[in-house]
Amino acid sequence: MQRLSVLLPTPNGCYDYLSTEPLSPGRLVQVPFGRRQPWGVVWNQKPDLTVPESKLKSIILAPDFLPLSPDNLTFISWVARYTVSPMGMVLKMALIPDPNKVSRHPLDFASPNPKNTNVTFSPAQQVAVQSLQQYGQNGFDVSLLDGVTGSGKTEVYFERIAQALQTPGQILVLLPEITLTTAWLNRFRDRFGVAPAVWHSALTPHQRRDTWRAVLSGQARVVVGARSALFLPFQRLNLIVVDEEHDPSYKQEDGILYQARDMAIVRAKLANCQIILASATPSVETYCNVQSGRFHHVILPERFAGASFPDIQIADMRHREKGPVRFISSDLKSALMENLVRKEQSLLFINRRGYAPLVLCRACGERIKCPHCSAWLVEHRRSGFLQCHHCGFTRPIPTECPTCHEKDSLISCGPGVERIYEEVLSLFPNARTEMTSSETMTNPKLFQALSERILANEVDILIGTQILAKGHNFPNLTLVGVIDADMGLAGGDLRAGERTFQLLHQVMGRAGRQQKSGRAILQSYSPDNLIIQALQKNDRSRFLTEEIESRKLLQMPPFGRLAAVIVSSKNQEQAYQTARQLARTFPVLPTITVLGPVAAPLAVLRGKYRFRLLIKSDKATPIQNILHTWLHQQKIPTSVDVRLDIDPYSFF
DNA sequence: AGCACGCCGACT
DNA sequence: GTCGGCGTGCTC
Repeated sequence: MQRLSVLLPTPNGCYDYLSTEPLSPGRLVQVPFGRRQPWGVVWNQKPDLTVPESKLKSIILAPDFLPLSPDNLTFISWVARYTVSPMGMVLKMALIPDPNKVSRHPLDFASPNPKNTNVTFSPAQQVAVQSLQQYGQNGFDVSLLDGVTGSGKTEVYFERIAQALQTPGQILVLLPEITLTTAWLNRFRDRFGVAPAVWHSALTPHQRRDTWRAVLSGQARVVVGARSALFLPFQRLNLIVVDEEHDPSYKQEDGILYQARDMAIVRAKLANCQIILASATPSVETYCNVQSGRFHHVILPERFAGASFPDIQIADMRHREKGPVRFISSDLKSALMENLVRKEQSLLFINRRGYAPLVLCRACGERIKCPHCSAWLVEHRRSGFLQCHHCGFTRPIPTECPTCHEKDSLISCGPGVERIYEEVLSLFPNARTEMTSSETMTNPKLFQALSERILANEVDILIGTQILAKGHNFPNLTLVGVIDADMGLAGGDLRAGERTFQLLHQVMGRAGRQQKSGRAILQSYSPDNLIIQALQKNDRSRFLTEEIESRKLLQMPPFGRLAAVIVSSKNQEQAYQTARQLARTFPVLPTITVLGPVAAPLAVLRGKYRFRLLIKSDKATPIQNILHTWLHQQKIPTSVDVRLDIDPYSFF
């Protein structure tokens, strides 16, 4: 009998167990734990001899799976240390329920065929492929594959995947969840003959288990997944690709808070393999790493077949015409009209679901709020409900003011997709108009069907939210109108400008993927804003230079470091007092500034009161160690939840 | 994290 | 009288 340390998916981490046979670190085991029997992993640390032998129980089961490879274990502890969260909670992301349950109809994971192609590359692509191949020879290496939409980035990294397939090892492609579509998978299948293994939140338990095991056994050669695929038990990683590396959805915002792009780089380093970050609008962080020479820069300068970025015009919304409320300016209206006459397609982009973001009472001034959050309820006229976009609360649209009970006194403020749709219908009753949002596009088939109708020229005007920013190339789409270009700039958080630039650049690119000349109109209330100006001039480097300068000046990431402390409780006083205590006890150090506590911008969320501290430090300070030591000295009431967000993206 | 136990408030 | 809220403590 011997003692083993086993990491369990609990906050406390490792527990000791007895085993009749020696089990190497990484072995999956099922153990008795209280009245449950969780799965855990034999850990690479010494057993804790202070625990008396009499307390120890025996391992129930150690099935004959391959053990998790050492770099998986290192990765788990690395992420735990970086995010200042318990190792067991990180392990939880790497495990699945019932790993040894037998599947009735096991899934097939055929190996992709690297030679299933007759693709020809442009000279620029050729150069890119060669550079990436060269950089990939020496183990760990990071490259930014930088090219506008339509420059053929995907073909280039597909080629690199094909090369990597010729040597042993696995390949991971990370995509933002929204990009992981049938269209992308079809492209992969066309290139490699079979579908890749996929990993995302919508898998069934059966698919999840089979895929997880195929990754562990090494049978799945190429895995395409959303950010959580990073924690799959790869035996030996050979290449990682992070597509749309700038996408803010790589930041996980609940549970363990981590930046999947950054963690992917760490995983590549531990696996000693190449990683390719692809983007048309690289993040400030990545661009800085390129400038400093830490990352290689592989550029695809051209669009295919002479396609060009659209001409961009700003519609100044500060001088709005008199008359009834309109959200479509006369400039945009006439552009839409011209496009209808030319029988070309137009896209109107508004990044807001529903009909109106706010409903207020004309009689008493009441603004209808969510009972659980400090947020307005959004009017969804099609479904007949008011909805909270933060917690999901809904109520039917009232006919009278809920506060003063005045009849017919409620008015809708501001635009959402539904309202723009309504306005387009009234402006162009004969146009064939379609509206899309995450609510109408509930499954990939609907999106596919819409794409086909657009390609068949059965749609004249398309109105939609972010869901339209990515995806298919529509050759007859020649006009993009952005209803509210300033929307994302409000709030003034660190990455507001960056996000707006990336999103709008991508949306406007929808109008430039064809030989016909495209056109985009940005409706803005702040046409002099730097971001709006950079967008209009299609001047990415100006935007990046200015953004990097200002971050450097303010010592913001990546030149300084940020950590947020979020304190929440159903009891407002308790939350506030805890936050005060935390701020008071934070060690005073010359390189660290503690800001707050302040009520979070969304002060109440799901019925919990929230306060925030912001910890700002220079680059060299080992902030995680300090945070860890400090937090573990605190006595926190159990009714209060304290969480750390290292490198926060959201300031809510 | 789960899951028990245990102690007080308002309802079939 | 019990049902059920959440505070406290424990799991090798």
